[in-house]
Formats: sequence, structure tokens, C-alpha cells
Amino acid sequence: MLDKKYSAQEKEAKWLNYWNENQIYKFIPDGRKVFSIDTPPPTVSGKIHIGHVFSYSQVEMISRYKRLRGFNIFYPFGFDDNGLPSERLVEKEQGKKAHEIGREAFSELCYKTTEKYENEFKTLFSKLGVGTDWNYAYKTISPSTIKISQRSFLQLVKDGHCYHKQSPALWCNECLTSIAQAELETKKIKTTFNFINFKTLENGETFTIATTRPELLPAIVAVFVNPKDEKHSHLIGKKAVIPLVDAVVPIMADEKVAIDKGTGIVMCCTFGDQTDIEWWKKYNLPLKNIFTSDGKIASEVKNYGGLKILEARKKIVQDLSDQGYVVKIEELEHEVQVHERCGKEAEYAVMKQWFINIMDHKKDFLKIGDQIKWHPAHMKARFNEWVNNVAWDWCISRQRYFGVPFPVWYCKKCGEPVFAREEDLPVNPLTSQPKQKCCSKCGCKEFVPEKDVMDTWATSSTTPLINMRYGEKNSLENILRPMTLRANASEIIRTWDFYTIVKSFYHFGQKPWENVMISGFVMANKGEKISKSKGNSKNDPIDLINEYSADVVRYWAGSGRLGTDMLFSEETLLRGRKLVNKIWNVAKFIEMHIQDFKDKKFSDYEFFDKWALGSLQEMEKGFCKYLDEFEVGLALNHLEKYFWNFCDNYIEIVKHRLYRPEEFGEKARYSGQKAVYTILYKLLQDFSIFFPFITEEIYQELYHDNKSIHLTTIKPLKFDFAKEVEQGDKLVEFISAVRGEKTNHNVSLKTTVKNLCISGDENILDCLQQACKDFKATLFAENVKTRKIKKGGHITKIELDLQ
RNA sequence: GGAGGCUUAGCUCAGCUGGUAGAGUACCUGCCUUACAAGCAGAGGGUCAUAGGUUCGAGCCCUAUAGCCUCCACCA
Repeated sequence: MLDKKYSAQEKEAKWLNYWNENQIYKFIPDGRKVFSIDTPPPTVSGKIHIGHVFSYSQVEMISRYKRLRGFNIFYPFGFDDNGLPSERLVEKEQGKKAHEIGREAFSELCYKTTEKYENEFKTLFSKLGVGTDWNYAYKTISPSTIKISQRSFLQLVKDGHCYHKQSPALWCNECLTSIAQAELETKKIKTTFNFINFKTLENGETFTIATTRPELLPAIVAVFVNPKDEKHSHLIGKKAVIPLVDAVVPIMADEKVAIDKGTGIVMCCTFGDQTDIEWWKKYNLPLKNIFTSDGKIASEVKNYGGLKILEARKKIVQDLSDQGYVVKIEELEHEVQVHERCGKEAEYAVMKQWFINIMDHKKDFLKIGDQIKWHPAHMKARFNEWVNNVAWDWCISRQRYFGVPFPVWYCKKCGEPVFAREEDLPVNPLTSQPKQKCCSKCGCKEFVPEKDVMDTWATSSTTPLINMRYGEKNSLENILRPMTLRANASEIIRTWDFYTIVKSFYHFGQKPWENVMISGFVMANKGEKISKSKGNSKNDPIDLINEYSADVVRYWAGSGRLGTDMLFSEETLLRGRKLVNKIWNVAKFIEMHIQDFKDKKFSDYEFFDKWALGSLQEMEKGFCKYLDEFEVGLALNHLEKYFWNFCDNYIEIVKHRLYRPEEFGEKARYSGQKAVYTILYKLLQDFSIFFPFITEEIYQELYHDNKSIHLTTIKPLKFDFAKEVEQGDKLVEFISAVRGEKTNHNVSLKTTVKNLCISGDENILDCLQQACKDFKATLFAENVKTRKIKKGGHITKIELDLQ
């Protein structure tokens, strides 16, 4: 028997345990069609917030739906624990920088810390009822992942898509590492626009350049003006004398100079921005590297060496001003590129790094984007936009400690890279040596290890490879290529989705997945994203689960449209709580009435039973349609609407028959029993996608024809009750009108209706006649008189017994 | 500046290939009805952002405008 009150705390713990012990979500390749999900390994960055629950729940619900539709679900969970986010977390907790702790000790701390937080994540996702096979869980820093990531790297090198090159790269002098374009964010800052006078070498003509970065004066390698700029074009071909610095540089022409920006004359430094790099390459300009890797001016720069960038800026402006070079200084607010992990302005550094070729294959990436179904469809635009605008090859070198090592050494003599052999993976070049001699002619046996580690994304872009155990003996490549579904939030389309597509293209020349589903964000307040760094989430998910139950929290997470941002809403939780409670109560009611029920072949249903079954059939069609489009929230809404109608109307109608067979007959009671038995079963299945716990509890108590409700399959109903659905809705409208009349008279709904007169067409009167007993019992009506009209139907008289 | 999205009841949001505006919630009014008061029944509440256009007919399609949001670019 179901308990009088449902205790979520107790039951949820019980079923979690049961699912675990019985390995309900275990993935075993069998003959069935596989539905595979590539879900984001959360970055282990400390704080878990409600946004995590939101985006992970929706995919999880899809996995449950597909399982109910008979698919074999491959749905592993992962943790992205390598890389900068973990390092920063440790640095923050330790109050020390990585280099102060030392490479090995620091890595050790990273392992420990990420493990601690991973357990917290795991606890949360388990408590939420996430139906994943933990046997397939992966970590991006585990030896098996390192192996696959290194294998991927070596393959790309072999195929010529990955190269080692001295090149300017984005540099963060807070994190002391190079970074990729995708790791940049923009930030508004206040700065000054400095108008500085230069002179030509030839005739000493004065011209003015406006710059926000006067500290780059020693790094100027050229001055540019637009050839169409009538005011300044005469300068082209002359030479410019740089103030304060004893240097003379050419004045050159380039169309890219905006005539109306600043003074229309630009200084080109190595490097201040991307245009500088472009010009540097295009015109083969010399290199003047004036920054050190930790954000200072190089010591060889006269007067300013050793100063931090901002100090140098201040001093140079002061010196320029003292010597009369400054025309004016304007206040300026503009946006700069900062590193997303630390918020510090990105600089450029020139060093030898590993790059993955992006620029040569943009068209291929776009093509793959076209081959993937995006949900919602407009999210593809974000991908296209990014691919079209990406300006750099992907730099995957990071001058950090906690990451996947490059399986590379360099020959001490000739500097040539030597790569690890496939059979030796995974390797750490810092603690091992190559087994072969230097490949090139020198034959040297001494090697310098590559100290850099790979960018986090270089590894997380291989999640499909990790999932399929790429290149391993037990590879699942034949069933996971491509995977069925990738799910993530919109912010990582440009990183995770993009890079995964890049790798999939290089490895297989193929799309990595059939579908991508993009979720929105949870907003803390209107227009304010919940973010880990801001700590503006008021609601700890564990607290919410304890207060409302996992099922109810899932209700909140499952509402809302795909790809649309959502506000955190207590109201939605309350609504979910009511719904879950209602499911419990109606199940109790049905349980009470099916004690003596025996399932047998039966098709001679009462009218309203046909109505309820037919409506369910219709509802389920729409329900599945939404879920096939990954619209979890709309499906839930649709189901919920049917469910309340079922409770408030159908149960109210059928209960009289169930209670009083002596009055209605055993057959009519059986018809009702069979209907509620069938409908509840299906409702539990449908709801189990969202509420895995309470539905399991009811299912096990009432049905129990399988090990778990989550292993059952949804079988579509095949009734032909369209007429009953249509006319039944009208009869319910009559019922509603009579109830309204009673309420208007402030009397109980049990008040007797002495006379009820209805005019209606042939169809509706026919149905009314079939349903007459139920209809009268529901309304407590003594007499129902009908009159035939040509079309439609309405009540003409309601006479209540108001005594 | 580029791309995309949003604007519908006090609030949170649905609204399918154009056909008389929907839900939940809040507020108000009734009702202890043999599953449920965490319930049931009902009432009020909307120039569908604005202005044009297409159409017999527009919340929906087209154009422009405004406000908000997200991503990207903009460092001279």
C-alpha cells in the first residue's frame, strides 16, 4: 500500500540505492539501437550552483525518454579537472602561486583538490537522480584520458594539422601562460587616449598619433596612414622619428587605417593588437619584443626596463609631457580583451608553441556545422559566426603544470622534436626519455622535454574519442561514431562544440554528433547571469533538494524552453511540489480501486473512459513530438495539462462508478478500473522522465512488471476514439458550466440539480445518452432533458435544489 | 559595429503550417466533495513593445523603430 503521505527524503534515498544495486542505468552493448550522449564534463571550479542542475537535467530527461522509447542509452558522465581552472582553484585555496609551490607538489594538490570537488559534484548529480552509468565516467586528467589526448595530438601532428612554430600568441601575464582566442572575454575599462607628436626624419614635419598604449613606444616598428587620407598621404614613404626612443621607422600605407579614428595615423608595435600582427606579417616588419612574460618591460629597454606595464605607461606619458610631445590627453572608456579565467588584460608574446591549424579548414567546419541538427535551430548561427570570425590557428600550448603533457622531447643538438611512440602512451616527458634516437641526421641521444602542457580544450574536445575509447582494444567506435547528441549551454559553442568539430573533422572527416542541444542560462536576477566567480546564486542545489525533493527540483529544471534563459523561480518549485503531491494522491485513489482488478482483454469501454483514453493517446503524440525535438519543458507542460484535466474531470466522473458497482453495474466498474489502471501506468512512464523517484515508488507498489519503471517501454495507444474525445470535451464543458452555477450560488458542488436542459446536435446528444449515468452522477442531477438542434450544443436551464 | 534572441494578464511564461487571446501564480469569492485544503469550483485582469505593410483575416508573415538580453568584434 502507498503511504498516506509521500516522504521524499526517505524514498529518494531508497530508490537511489536500488538503482545502484541493480545497475538500472548500466550500458551494455546489445543488439538495440544506441542513443549516445556527449554531455559536458563540468569544470571542477569549486562552487556548484543551480545553473549546473538546470542544464544537466534537461539532457538527462532526454536520456530517460529515449530509454523509454527502447533505445540503449550510452550516457556517461565526466569531469574536466585538468588545466587552468583547477590550477586557479588550488592557487586560491592555498593563497600561493603555482611556481611558489613547485611543479610536483602543485600537481599533487591539484589532484587532491579536484577529487574532493568531484565527489561533491557526484553527490549532487546522484541525488538529483541523474541516470548515468558511472562505470563509463571519465576524468580529463586520468591516465587513460591522457593517453587518448596524446594519441589525438600525435595523429594530428602526423597528418600535418598540428605544428610547432615561433609565433605571436595571446599571453596572460597573470596566469603566465599563452591562451587561445576562445578564452578571451571583453571588459569595459577606463583609460586615456594620448595624443603624441612625432616628427618626420626628412623635414621635421610634426604629426600626431593618438594611442591608448604609449608604453609601446619602444616597440614601434612602423607608422601607418590610409593612402586615401588626403591630409596625411604625403607622409607615406617618409620616416618617422619616435620621441623618447632613439628610433626611426618607416611611414607606410595601409587601407585598414581608419581615417576618422584618432588622428588617422597609427603606430604599429610588436605587439599591441591583432592588426599589429597582421601588418607585421604582411610587410615583414622587424620584431621588437619589449615585454617580459610576467608583464614587465624588458630590462634592455632604456629608462623603462623592469617597470610594470602600467608603471611604464605612466612614466612615459610623464616624460613625453615634460618634453612637450603631448598635445592632449582624453578620457576614454573602451572594451579590452581579458583572459576569462582571471580578468587580466591579454598581451601578446612571441614564442615557440604548438598550434592546430584552423584557418585552412574553416569551410569544412562550416560544412560539418550544416550537417548537424541544432536545437534550437538558430544556435547554429552562433557557431557560424564564430567560425567566420576566428582569426588564429588554435594555440594549444600552455606554460602551466596541471594538464595533459605533450608527448614530445627536443633534440639537444638540432632542436628537432621527437615524438613518443604509440605503444609508450601515456608519457610524461619530464620523467621519461624517448626510446629512440633523434630522428634527423644528427643521431643525438640527449633530449630536452617539452615542459608545456596542453590547453584544457585540447583534451575536452576529444570527449567523443574518450567515450569511444579511441584507438583502444575495447573501442566502441563502431557504435559511437558519430554520437547521437551533444548537449551544452550556449556559451561554449565557440569552444567545446567548435573544437570538438575540429578534431572530429581531422580524425574522421565527419561530424562528431547528429544533434546538438543548447540550453539557456539561469539568471540570478533579470539580466544577471549566475556565475561561479560572482557567487550570486542564492540557492544551493543541495539545500533545494533537501527542502523540495529531487523530483521537484527537477521539475523546475525541466521547465522552460530550450535555449532560452530562465530566472530562478521559487514559484515554479511550488508548482512542482503541488504536481508531485497530486500524482501521489491520485495514485492512492487508483490503488484503492484496483485491488480486485485483473487485467484481461476488454474493449467495451464506457463513454468517458474512451474519452480519457483517447485524450491520453492524443496527448502522448504531442508529448513525444516535443521530446523528439528535445523540448523537455514543452513536453512537460503538455503532459501536465492533460494530467490536471484527468484528475479534476475524469476522476470526478469515474469515481461514482468505482465506488458504487451496485448502482452502475460491475461491467461499468471494470471499464473504469481498466481505464484508470492503463492511464496511470502510462502517466507514470511519462512522468518518470521528470520525476524518476516518485513514479518508481508508485510503479513498484502498483504494477511492478519490470525491475524498474525506467526499464519499461512506452507503447503507443492505438484506439479510435476521436469522436469521444471531441464530444467528451463538450460534455465536460457542460459539467463545468453547472459547477459554475453552483459556485455562483455559493453552494456545495454536491447540491442536487433538479432539472438540467440541454440543446444539442445529434452527435452530442448521442454521446450524452451513452454517458448519461456518469454525467448525472457527476453533477448530482436528477433530471436531464434534451432538445435536438441542428448544430452545436449549450445548456438552456439549470435548476438547483437550493433548499 | 557584426550575429542571434526576447518584448503577450500584476508576476513567471506557453501560444503548432496565419482563423474570436492561454496556463501557472498572485489577488478576490465560494465549497471540509468517502485521493488530495500542498485540495476543489468560480470571478476579475490583455491596444499581444511601437508604427507601417501583405492578407478576406496578423500575437504569428514582411519592413522600420524603441527597450532589454546573449555571443562576437572594436585596444591606433
